Amino acid sequence: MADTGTATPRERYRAQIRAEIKEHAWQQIATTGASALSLNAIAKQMGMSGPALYRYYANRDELITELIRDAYRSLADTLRSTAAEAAEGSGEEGGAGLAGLAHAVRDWALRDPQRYLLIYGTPVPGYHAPDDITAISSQIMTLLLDAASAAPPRHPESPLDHHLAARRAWAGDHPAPPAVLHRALSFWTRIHGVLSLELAGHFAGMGFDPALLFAAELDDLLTC
Amino acid sequence: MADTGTATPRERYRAQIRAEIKEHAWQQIATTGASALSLNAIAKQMGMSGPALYRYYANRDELITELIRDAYRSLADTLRSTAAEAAEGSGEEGGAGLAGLAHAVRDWALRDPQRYLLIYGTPVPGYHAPDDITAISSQIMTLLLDAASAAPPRHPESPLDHHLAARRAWAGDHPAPPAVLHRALSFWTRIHGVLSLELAGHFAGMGFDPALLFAAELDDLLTC
DNA sequence: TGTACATCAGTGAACGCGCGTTCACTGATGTAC
DNA sequence: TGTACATCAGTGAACGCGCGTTCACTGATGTAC
Repeated sequence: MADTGTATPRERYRAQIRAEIKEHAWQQIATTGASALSLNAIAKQMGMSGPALYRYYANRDELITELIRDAYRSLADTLRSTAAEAAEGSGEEGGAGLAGLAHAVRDWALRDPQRYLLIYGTPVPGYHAPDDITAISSQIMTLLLDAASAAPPRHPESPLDHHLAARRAWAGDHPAPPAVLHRALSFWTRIHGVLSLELAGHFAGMGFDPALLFAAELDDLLTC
Repeated sequence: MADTGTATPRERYRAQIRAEIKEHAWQQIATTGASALSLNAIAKQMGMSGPALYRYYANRDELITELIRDAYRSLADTLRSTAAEAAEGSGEEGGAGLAGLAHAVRDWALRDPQRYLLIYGTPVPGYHAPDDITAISSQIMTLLLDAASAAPPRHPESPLDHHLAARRAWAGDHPAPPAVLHRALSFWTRIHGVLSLELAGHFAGMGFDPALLFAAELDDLLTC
């Protein structure tokens, strides 16, 4: 991934420290939340002085932006490889693709809840993501649309379908039929609904198994 | 609501200032997010010195807790009166109750997005709500269960239904049939899915009308 | 292989800031006789 | 109605803290001849 081939030792060192900083940042986010992320605290944890980090990130905002970028990229990569595996596997039957993506999203999110919440949770008011990040997030949308295309339509076309089709810029002008645009969007909102409540701890203490609820939602989504 | 009948002038004054503090707190949350809430900033905005607020709230945490409590209470009140109106209206047909609640939730949330996100968005790691708050949130669950009870079952009973019925403590031991427990839970997650993405701004710039997507989700939820 | 110079990682001191919170106080408001 | 006392809202000074960020610096690492 990183082209260590042409990199000088210094460049490799820099890349390593940058990675180490991000690791500690994630660790800190996991315990105190993203809004409390502190450069000084990270430095202390790494046994360095605070100002040292400014060799690696221009400021706090740049670090947070890179964390968000990494999160989107990681999710996009995960979904891409899941989709690729499903395509290679025995002839794709409709819906298997979406089911695979759904479980991939959940697994990815449970591995590090704060990472999911950083990109899909409550946003910091005033923060505006740079363009390249919205580009990655639309790659994710495209993966959903591809998988949704493989599944047969279950409903007659609705007014919303045409509303969506008439403004498909958000779908990167994906050539899917109107019902598929709707399907992908609905998939996204439903997965996010169960998953975000689980990650935010709203099911904690309720006694049932969130995995079963997730599976039921997914099943309903695919067969209905 | 507040029993101003027996209250002394001083008590009424105190109640008024407490309310004013909360108003400014909400205003501040709306612009900078809940985690950046600052007592000093509120005091300054009210033309008082910082320490003055300690006459009204023991500390920052107590204020935040009260904001959360108020948010839950307000939502519970809104849903309760919506349910009451629906019951008074022409003989309740199944599903009308849930549809009414869904729109009531959305209207309530759009009126002040940060208020919804404060209770259902990304939680502050480490914060644990006091018992009386979880009691209000389970009142909300009961309202959903009542409305879900009126709608006829659409699906054969699933394994999840029984899983939920076997541990219905989270439902306040509501005597609803298993399928209804599942229905209410699914209603909650689906409404939250569309709504939270809308409130978090994830649909912004996509060009379609979130209200239509919400309506379509609701329709699918009720008729399917 | 050795020397001279440039690059760059990291330090420590310092800046101004705003935070939550405490404390001793003033002055106004209410209460008791 | 008037006086004496208690209650309580709000102030200003002060505390320690951690934050982001800058700056001039040391010392190690790499580069050029």
